[in-house]
Amino acid sequence: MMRTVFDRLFRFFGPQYWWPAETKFEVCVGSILTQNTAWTNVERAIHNLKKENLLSPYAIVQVPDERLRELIRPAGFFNQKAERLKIFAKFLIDNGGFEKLSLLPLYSLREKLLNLKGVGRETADSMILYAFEKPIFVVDAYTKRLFYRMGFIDSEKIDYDVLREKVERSLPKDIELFSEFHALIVKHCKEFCRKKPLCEGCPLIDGCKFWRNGAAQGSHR
DNA sequence: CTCCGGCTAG
DNA sequence: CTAGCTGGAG
Repeated sequence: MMRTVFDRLFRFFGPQYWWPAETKFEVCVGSILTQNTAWTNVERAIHNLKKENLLSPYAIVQVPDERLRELIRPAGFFNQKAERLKIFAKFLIDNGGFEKLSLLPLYSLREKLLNLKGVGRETADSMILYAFEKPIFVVDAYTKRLFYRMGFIDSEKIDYDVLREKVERSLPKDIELFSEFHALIVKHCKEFCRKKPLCEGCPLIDGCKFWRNGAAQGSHR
C-alpha cells in the first residue's frame, strides 16, 4: 500500500536527492526558514546568509538581531525566525555540534530539538532525517492532504505522530527510503495534489478515493 | 483559534 | 489580485 505509493511516485518523478543544501547546518537553517513558507523565498534568505558568510552556528549567534532579520526577510515571519535561528545555533554550540548530538539515540535527540522554541515536530524530524541522518518519517501538510485524499486516513486533522508512526510501521526503517518518500510527496503535491487539485496526468490516480468520488470538482470528469 | 509575512504563480 | 506556501507558539 504505502510501498506502492512510493514506487509510483519514484517511477514517475525519479530520485529527488534531498535535502537541497551543502551542509548539515544549512539543512537545519532551511528547515526553520521554510516553516509555512514557499521554498523559493527560503532560497533568497539562504542566499543572503551565504553571501555574508553567515551559514555557521558561530556566525549566527554573533550577527546582530537587526541584521539577521533583514537578511532572512524574504522568507517571511522574519522576526520569529531570526530568534529561532539564534536559539538553534546556540543549542548546537552548547551541545558539541552535530558530531556529539548524533551520538544520541533518535528519540533523545528528538526530545532535545522539540524543547527548542521554534522547533516543532516537522522541523525536528526534518533535521533528524536530513541533517542527523537518522531514520524518521517527516510528515507535513502535504502528507496529510495526500493520504487523506488517497483514503488512507479519515481526516487531515490526524495527529502528527499518529500519521508518522502509521507510515513508519508500513515501511522498512530506511533513511534513504524516508528521505526520498518525503521529497517525492512534496514534489507530487506541488505538481498534482495541490489544494486545488490537478488530477490530469496524476501518477496516483489509480485507487485514489478523491478522484473516484469525483471530488476533483467534476471539472475534468 | 489567531497571529506571524514576504513573495509569486496563476 | 490573492491563494497558498514542506509550521509553531501563545
